[in-house]
Amino acid sequence: MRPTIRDVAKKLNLSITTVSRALDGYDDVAERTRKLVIETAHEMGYAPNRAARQLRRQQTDTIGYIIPSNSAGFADPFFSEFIAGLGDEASAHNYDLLVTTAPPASPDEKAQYERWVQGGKVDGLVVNRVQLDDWRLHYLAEQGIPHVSLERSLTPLDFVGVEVDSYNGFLELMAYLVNQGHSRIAYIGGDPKLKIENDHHAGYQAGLKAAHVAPEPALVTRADLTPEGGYQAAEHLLQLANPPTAIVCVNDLTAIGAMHASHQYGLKVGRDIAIAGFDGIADSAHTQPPLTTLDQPVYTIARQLVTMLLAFITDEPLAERQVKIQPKLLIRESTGGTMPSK
Amino acid sequence: MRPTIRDVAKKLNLSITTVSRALDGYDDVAERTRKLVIETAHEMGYAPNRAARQLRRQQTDTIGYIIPSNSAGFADPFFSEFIAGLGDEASAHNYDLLVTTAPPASPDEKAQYERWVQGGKVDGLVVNRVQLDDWRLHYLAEQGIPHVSLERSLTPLDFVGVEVDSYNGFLELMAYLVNQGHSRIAYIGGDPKLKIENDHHAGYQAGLKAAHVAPEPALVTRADLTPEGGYQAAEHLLQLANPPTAIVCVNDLTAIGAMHASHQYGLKVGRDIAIAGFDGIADSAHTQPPLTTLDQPVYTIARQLVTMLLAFITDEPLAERQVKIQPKLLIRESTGGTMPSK
DNA sequence: TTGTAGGCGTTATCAA
DNA sequence: TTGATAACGCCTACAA
Repeated sequence: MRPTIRDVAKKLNLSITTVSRALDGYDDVAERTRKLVIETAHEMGYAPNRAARQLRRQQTDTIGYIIPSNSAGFADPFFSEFIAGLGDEASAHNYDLLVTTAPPASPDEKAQYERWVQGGKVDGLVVNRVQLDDWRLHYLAEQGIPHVSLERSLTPLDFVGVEVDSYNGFLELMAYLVNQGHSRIAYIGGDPKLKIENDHHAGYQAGLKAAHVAPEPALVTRADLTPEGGYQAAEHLLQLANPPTAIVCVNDLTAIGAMHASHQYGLKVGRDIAIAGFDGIADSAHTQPPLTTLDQPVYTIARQLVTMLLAFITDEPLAERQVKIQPKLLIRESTGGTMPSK
Repeated sequence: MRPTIRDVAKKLNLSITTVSRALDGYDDVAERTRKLVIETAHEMGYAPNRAARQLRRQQTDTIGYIIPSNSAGFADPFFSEFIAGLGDEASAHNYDLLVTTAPPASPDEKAQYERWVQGGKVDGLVVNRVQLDDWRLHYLAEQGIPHVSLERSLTPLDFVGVEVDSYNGFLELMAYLVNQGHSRIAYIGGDPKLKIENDHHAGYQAGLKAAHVAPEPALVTRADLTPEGGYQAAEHLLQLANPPTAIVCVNDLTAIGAMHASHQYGLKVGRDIAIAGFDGIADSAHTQPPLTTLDQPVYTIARQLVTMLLAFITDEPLAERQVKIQPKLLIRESTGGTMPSK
């Protein structure tokens, strides 16, 4: 059995109060006593029981994140980087990170959120892959539980979090492609309910408009944010009577699949066809050819989100309730880019 | 304020005992009463306070996993798949998954483990990226806290978990390469303290031996399991006076970097040089050319681990304390493979 | 500077 | 079938 504060107190012939205060760094404890307490506690391998502390203080020192996983074997490097960022920043503040997975907008997802929120398992939550009208944001606001999100929903809730300006990112990407001489530019998007899909798509459309290119519905298609999805969508595009000369993709994984399909069709990516993605995952620098992409600093964003969430939780003033980040266009060879690929 | 069990009891003019038992499904509660209780509780949005329950029951219904992250912006798809598996299986059993990150064998890692273990924050832990002599396994065994691991350490502790037979996997891979006519086969490994590095390296060596090829120290090099590391290590190999005709890599990310380097050196992967990896990450099917790899079912392994851990925690009999899994050799074009790439 | 005691919300024992 | 009550381990007013 692990020692309790009572055991430590007994051993030192002190009251549990003194032990508790000594360990928590209160200043009304004799320095000599404190030293002794800390040393003994460590010796005995004592650490305060988290459940008891939580119950007493009515807070968990834990934040939660539910991964929106659509499939079983899903594996997007975006998430490992995101989680690493959340975990690092949380533990820097002595907070823990609770994680689970649930398919977006499923009953299971709802049950998970309720379990944590109503059971008081977490002090706050991080949300991403926001949908245009996202029940989670409504629910969390309604429950009055602190939360931050990456991307906002359309509904005018009080939004606290980080936004990536992917609209302007895509605009920039499109301008670059047009400048490279492309006019038949296709788009492989994701689930139309997703906020990012909307932003990316809108940026794509705006890019066409800015270049006075008439949008062509046949060049707009959808996939599921995976390489497989990208592969199939690209296959479809390449089979068109009048195929595109460039494809922009909603994310890097999709682009990787699209590159693969292009190779299968005998096209040399970067010469016969231009392909670009979004995310800036580590792999994108090492694909063949290296992938032009809009890089977003996922790790930094995750840390930023936690910082904001913790300020929220502890009621500290928040410098900015909404942070907007510009993605960075990394031009590489997949669009015939002339800049160094590294 | 969230309602407590007391609020529910008061509303129904019942004792908290009855409410508690009704909700927990005890059979000594009148059916009519139970219905009423469940309904009312749901209506009021009541859910048992987790901290209180944990304190009382002396268990947390939570398992922990500390990601061995070596660098800040690390992002290995292995981990998102692994975490998804852990999370899915855990939540299928109504358990939660606590996650954080810490650099392997760092003081910080130690602090994290202690915080959870001694603070009673988790009922058990999942460990991976095991080192040959891993302090974590010693510590957890010593503390008597349930844990399972992917890969075992050399020290003869009572091991419960999953092992991937990567030794034989590499043996098979080597035989295949030799059969393809290769004799100058290089190896890009990882940290020599890692168990997987040892297994993979041993399999490589054994493969050479089986083919009666004298090992050449210059063809063995190390990296850090990232594409960047693989890139540099491969560069080094390709600059040798007598470069290899094939490179086997400790994992897929390394192989992706090695492919990139080969391209940069004007080599066509799959024709001028063969490259193979290990892991079977989703991307590997979509690299250019698609990557030959030893596929391990990460998601399934993760679920399996949780199943074992929970049996351990609840003291249920464990069918097998040690599960051995064979990786599957996926032959693709990066080794000039003749099998279909999909 | 230190000690006493109450209660956080549950579950579990025992009695009714 | 239901109810009163005692912990679980900790923190914190308040008293000494």
